[in-house]
Amino acid sequence: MVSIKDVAKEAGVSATTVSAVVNGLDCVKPSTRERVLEAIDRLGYIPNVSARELVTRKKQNIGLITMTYDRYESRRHSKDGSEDIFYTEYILKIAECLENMGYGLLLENFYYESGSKRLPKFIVQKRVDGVIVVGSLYTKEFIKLLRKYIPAVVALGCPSEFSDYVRNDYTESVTLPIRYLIANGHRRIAYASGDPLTSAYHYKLLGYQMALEEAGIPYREDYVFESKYLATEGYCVARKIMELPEETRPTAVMFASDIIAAGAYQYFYENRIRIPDEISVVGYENLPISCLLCPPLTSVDWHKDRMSEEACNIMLKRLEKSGGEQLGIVIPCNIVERSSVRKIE
Amino acid sequence: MVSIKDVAKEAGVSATTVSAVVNGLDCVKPSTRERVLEAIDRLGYIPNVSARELVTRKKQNIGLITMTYDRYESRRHSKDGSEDIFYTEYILKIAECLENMGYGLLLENFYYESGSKRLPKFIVQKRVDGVIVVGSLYTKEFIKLLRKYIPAVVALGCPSEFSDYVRNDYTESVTLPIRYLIANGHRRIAYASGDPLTSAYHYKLLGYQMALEEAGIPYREDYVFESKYLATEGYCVARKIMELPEETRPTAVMFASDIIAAGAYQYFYENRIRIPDEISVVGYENLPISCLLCPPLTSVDWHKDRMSEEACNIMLKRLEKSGGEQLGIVIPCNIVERSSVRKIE
DNA sequence: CTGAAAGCGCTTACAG
DNA sequence: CTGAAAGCGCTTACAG
Repeated sequence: MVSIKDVAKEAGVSATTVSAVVNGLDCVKPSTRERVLEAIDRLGYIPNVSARELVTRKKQNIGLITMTYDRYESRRHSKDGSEDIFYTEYILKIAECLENMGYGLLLENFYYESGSKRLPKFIVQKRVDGVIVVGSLYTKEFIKLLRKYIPAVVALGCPSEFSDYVRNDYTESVTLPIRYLIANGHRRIAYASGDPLTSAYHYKLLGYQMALEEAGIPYREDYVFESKYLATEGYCVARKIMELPEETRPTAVMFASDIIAAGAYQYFYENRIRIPDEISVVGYENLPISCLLCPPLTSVDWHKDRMSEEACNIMLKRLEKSGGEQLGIVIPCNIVERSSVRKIE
Repeated sequence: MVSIKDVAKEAGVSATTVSAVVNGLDCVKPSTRERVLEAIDRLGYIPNVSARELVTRKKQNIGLITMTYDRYESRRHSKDGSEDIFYTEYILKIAECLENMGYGLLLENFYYESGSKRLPKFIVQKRVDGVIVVGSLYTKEFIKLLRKYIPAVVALGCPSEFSDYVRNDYTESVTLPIRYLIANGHRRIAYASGDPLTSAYHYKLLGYQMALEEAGIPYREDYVFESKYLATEGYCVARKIMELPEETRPTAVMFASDIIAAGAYQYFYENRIRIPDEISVVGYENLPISCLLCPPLTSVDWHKDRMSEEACNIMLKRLEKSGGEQLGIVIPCNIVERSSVRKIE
């Protein structure tokens, strides 16, 4: 193992000087800098990160916390395709951005029990300089708890009073597709609302209501269906909708996630109900599956790629300057039109 | 920041003793151990990992390398749902296992250029004790290169001469579903082979050929379709198959990945060709999407969960004992029957 | 522009 | 069973 001292000796300078050139300080005379660089190259010197971390107290690592519904049930959910699919779009992009910024990514799946003081291991052990929390399952108290231990936390995908955040406008993200359906002539529009335990639930429901109100369409409770973020629940919602009497049956449904919509597709398929001829459907999140469904599903795109990037940017800013005002950014959504909505004349 | 010295003082012992109890050495008298534990608790002492790493040279972190086709095109592919979906099933499971074993997970997406000496950053910087390489895009030379820098590498999902590995039997994984189709009365069976650049390609093709041979069905080259692991390519394969004259047209197709099959579903849907009535299809990998397709896709399950676990187990063993013989395990595949295959009487 | 020295917080022989 | 001491490989005032 070649150390800074070996390089110093080889270059005929002190460790202090080697350290200065390694860290790019500009107080080094070009000629000696050159000598040091050559010595580094000759010896194949690579700084020991642990030693550096020990003195600087920076880790050059960011933690990513993916939250899960339930510590033991997480796998069950993923079998249904929901969590895995949901997180993966963030994970790889964040890894990529962080790497470009010179940071590593530590991953931890975490189950938060309300009131518990338990924390992700990499935080307790101070292995990370900051942490990104992704998803919408976390609570205010959890974020608060986190911030007691680590100042740099950014919430990704959800509003967060107590930390920096990157999110979209949940309300608008539902108003948009409902308006779109209305513009396509639909007036009886059902809404599969997602999981009420999720912090986005109310914002999204509000978006549904607002869009209807704008258009002078009365809100009907029997058009709103609660459902977890599972395909199987979408299947049930579809059945309930089709069981409504034909004259009041919705002509379109908006699902609070593509994964729920996928379950509805199953029901429609089994019962030979053609989309969009007999019923129009709009999804949400623009998951990778949305373009694989038949017919391809029109969906609301969150721009998770961009959200991931912005989360990394904000993290970087926060790392440079802790304290100061809350940083946050709202990424606008938009509709990706595919083939699941019919225009009613 | 409370250090080991503070604890030592508080407990009236030396740092050596504190270190011993923290590390669970059994050379400490129970009564002093008790005193130390109390002091730790009172002070809220948490060992500094950097300091420990500096002296032990262990990081308690494992690196996960996800390989990508092309450094700049990775995102393009993921838009088609392939890479993201493929890796995510491993990632979260590995994170979970590693955590239970007391290790953290560092993630890096990596593009290997043949002949290049570039390595993932966390390896160069020695931030990890070992590394798991996932996917089937890596090459022998890459693994060899890796092992020069780090002894503990396990290849996950692919045969690997130069490292420990966890994989399935590629050949059998295709023989199995082809036999299944034959048992269901099919004799004209097409095969969408996946990407020839992939190291699994030949093994899988062999499996196809073997199953046919067993059944005395002649191998026909025009029933084999090369395709990248992309939905769009599956779409084309489906078209080509349906363009064959009806009397020699395959009654079933096996796709080398569910993602390719999903593209074929699109074509069949658009052309109102019912699965499995007019054509039977079998997928591969049992991706989360397979049960969301209409009709649900019969697929070959790799047991990625179990593979992930075994990869972590092997890593642990290797960390305990470097050198010695190669460790490897082959996980058997099985078919998950859903509704995409018709029985021909 | 450069270097000697102290110190970050641990672990590890070694002596007792 | 316990402790004093050295050392892991850096960075950081500070002095010159």
